[in-house]
Amino acid sequence: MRRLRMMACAMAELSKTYDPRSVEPKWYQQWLEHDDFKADPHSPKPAFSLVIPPPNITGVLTLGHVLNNTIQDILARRARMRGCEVLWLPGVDHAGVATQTAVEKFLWRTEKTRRRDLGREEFLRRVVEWQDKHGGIIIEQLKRLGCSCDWSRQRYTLDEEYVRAVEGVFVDLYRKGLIYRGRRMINWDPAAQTALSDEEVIPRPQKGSLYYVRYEMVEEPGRFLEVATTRPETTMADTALAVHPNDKRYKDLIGRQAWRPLAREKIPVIGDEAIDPEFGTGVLKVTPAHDKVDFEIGQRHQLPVVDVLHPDGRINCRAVPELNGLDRFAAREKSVELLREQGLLAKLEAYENNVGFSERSEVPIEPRLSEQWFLRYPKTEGALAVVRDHLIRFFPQHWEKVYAQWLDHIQDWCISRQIWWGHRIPAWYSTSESNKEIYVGVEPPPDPENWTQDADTLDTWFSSWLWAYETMDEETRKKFYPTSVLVTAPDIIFFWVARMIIAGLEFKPGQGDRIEDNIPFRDVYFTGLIRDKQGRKMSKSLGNSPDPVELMEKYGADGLRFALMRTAPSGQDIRFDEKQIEEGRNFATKLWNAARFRQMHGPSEAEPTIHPESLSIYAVEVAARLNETMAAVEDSFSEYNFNAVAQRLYDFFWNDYCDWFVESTKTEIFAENEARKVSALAVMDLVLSATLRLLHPFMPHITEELWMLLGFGKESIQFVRPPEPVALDGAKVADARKFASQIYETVQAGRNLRAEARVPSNKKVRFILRSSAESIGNELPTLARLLNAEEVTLDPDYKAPSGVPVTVTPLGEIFLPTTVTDVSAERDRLEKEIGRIDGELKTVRAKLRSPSFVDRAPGAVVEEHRQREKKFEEQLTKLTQAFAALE
RNA sequence: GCGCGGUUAGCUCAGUGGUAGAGCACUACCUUGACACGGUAGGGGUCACAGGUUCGAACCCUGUAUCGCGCACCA
Repeated sequence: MRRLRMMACAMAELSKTYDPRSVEPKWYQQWLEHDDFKADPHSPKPAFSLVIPPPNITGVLTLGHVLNNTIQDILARRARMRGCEVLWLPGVDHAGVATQTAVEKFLWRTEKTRRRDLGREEFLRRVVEWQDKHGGIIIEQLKRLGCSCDWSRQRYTLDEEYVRAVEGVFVDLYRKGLIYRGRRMINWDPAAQTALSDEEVIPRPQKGSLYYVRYEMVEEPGRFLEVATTRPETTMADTALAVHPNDKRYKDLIGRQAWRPLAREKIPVIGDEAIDPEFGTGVLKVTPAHDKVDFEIGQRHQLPVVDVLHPDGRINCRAVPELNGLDRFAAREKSVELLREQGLLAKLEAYENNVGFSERSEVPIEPRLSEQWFLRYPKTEGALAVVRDHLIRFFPQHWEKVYAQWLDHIQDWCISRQIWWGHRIPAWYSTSESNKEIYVGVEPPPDPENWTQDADTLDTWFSSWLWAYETMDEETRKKFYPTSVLVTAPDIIFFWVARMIIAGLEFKPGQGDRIEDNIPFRDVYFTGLIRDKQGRKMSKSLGNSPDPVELMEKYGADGLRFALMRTAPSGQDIRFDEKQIEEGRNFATKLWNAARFRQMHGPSEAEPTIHPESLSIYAVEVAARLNETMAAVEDSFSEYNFNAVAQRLYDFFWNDYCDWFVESTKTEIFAENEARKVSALAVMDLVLSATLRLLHPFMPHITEELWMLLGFGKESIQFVRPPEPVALDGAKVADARKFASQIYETVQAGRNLRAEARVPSNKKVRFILRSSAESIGNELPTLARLLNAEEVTLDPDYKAPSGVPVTVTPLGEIFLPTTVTDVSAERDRLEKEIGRIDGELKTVRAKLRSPSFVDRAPGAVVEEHRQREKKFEEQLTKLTQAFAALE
């Protein structure tokens, strides 16, 4: 379907300043009303699809989101322009722990109630209430940014069908024997009071102490074994001391007993290979309940497991009333005190070690023995292979290694969470004591009164890993799965990217059985992380994260988008600086004003007619550069080098078009010759039309506005084909371009001369160009304009009086005779210039004199050097003559 | 300990074998018929360091330093 627009304001005059705050929402509204972002699964066009990394439902937009979603929007809009049927599928994530914690905090703050006071049902009702109030904010913010998602397909990880799919996958994997329930050491978050996966634990170096505790030997009172520990508060849970079996110092003690100093009891001394004799005293206190390694040692030696911690991290040990009920960190202090009083603390030294912190609640996790559900990952080999063999391509490629490393060391995934907000585990336990059976199914058991459902929910990522296809119905999937590209930050490469690949391979949601039909995406683009000016991560607690909505109000969504893309993502981390956003806004203004200038000279042609043979040299130059720009942009896009694309467009438009083409073409615009004026305006239309289209993916609003205002089409720019290269008259292009660049170089030389001679910019002066090139005649008015000269006179036989400032240009020497400067100053200036050229010449000649260079360097390179040598020689001759004339 | 990435102008960063770049900041001049969110000109860099390969290295190789990240260890 063609999308026709009213030419509402094609002729309206452009206001003096661009106001993104009114323009941007206006167009977004229109796009929505026209269903421009809607994906049609029946379209005959080729498909291009991506799924949004679903933000947390209660989250607010961060700069990270802006970066990530701008890239996705650029890809989506570019694909639409290139004639693809585009599906950008949006949605939000219920974010189990994050959301539940937020609501719990809110309830505590406002009502001083805890979730357990409310009960499961009531608490969940409150979460939904909260979600309805705060959810969707981020969606509105994404719309403000201009994201072209198909909002009619917005999904939620707690949508009814999605929930069934998640449960279905659980049941399926359970039946395959890949999901199992077991009592194992897991990472326990005492603040959130739930188990976590290994990926949710972040090691952080912590300054603490290493305590040397003395354990008295039972059989030899007075003999002590010293043990170095960082956790004296778990002493009561020690069930053995361990040494390396070959450690000569302690070998004889293996099999004997020692007194546990807190909750005094006899514990055995055992030998185990896991002990490093070099560490501390070479003796380890084995606390199977509170350490992963200790647990394994305990297993090997059938040691009892004594748990002395409550789930919230307080000590649970009636045998030591001084510690019982204390928080683990308070208990550490207290236990040290107790040991010291008994003379059992030998010494204490400062020590730094890595402690695992909960990613969410930012408290140290506790290794804890617990009954949980686990997944043994399927298809890990396949997941490695599809990336290794580039069925899935990573950009930047080096992430392949990180990905492979994780898959190589993959551990079973603890998928159950002791929180209420999320997908409830579809497992039921018999109420009768004798029946140990577990019922697992999407439907509750047929006789529900005899069963109780597992109280836990699933890790949020256990639902996210299906996101690439469970968000699509059968029809949509047929057209749009596998998706074209995934855009995400590298910090969730394990959490999400790897697991999605595994899910795709395991559940085969694609149309065929082949691997390439079932991978979730073809390309993965990893963005950089946005940091603050000091290089720190953006975080709420540091308060260093600027509000993107404020930035959009200040600089426009387009300005923010363009600026971020121009400086940001080569896959490197990004230091955020508001100055850069200002530049984006400035570029939008430049674009606006350039369009305004064009519009002042009459209506634009939607399809400007270009006659290559009648183009001015400036037009040929700008058209040729436009062609080069388009080719470069194409290249950069294929490598996802967004910053290169943005920078290239910026340079082309600002320098090549505005600074050079428009300025030099003003001669024709303001001249009487109608034909030449029309030709010049047509070239402007050509460049503006092309530039708007090239920029549209980056700056959708302003380009749409200008597209309509200039009247380039009745159709929204979103669906207009990208510009084609300008057809130029091949034979003449090289000559025209050479001449144009000679003119430009002459202009720069003249301007420099003027500045050196300290002539104010606004003072009209006369230049004399000594040149025998006749073709210059026609270009003298343009030269004069660009030099802000009253006149530039061509005089092949000009004899300059002594002291007239002069410089050499590719077209001859240019003089500034109206300003006779001090002869000695002029001499200094020329000397400096001669010195510079002489230096250049020496460098080039040295190279050309080296036989190895001339013989072995490519011919074109050598030729280039010869040209330069010639050029410098000529310049030097002329400068020397000018210098001599001074005497 | 293993792996990955960075180190280029005062700042933020481009630049994968052939004359070191951009924007900002700085200096000077300028409100010149689109734009001061602008124009023109200018100053400023032993491309972290040391070796090597090459006619030629910011770029390729080896090593060192340093910053950041991931994994492992973490009594």
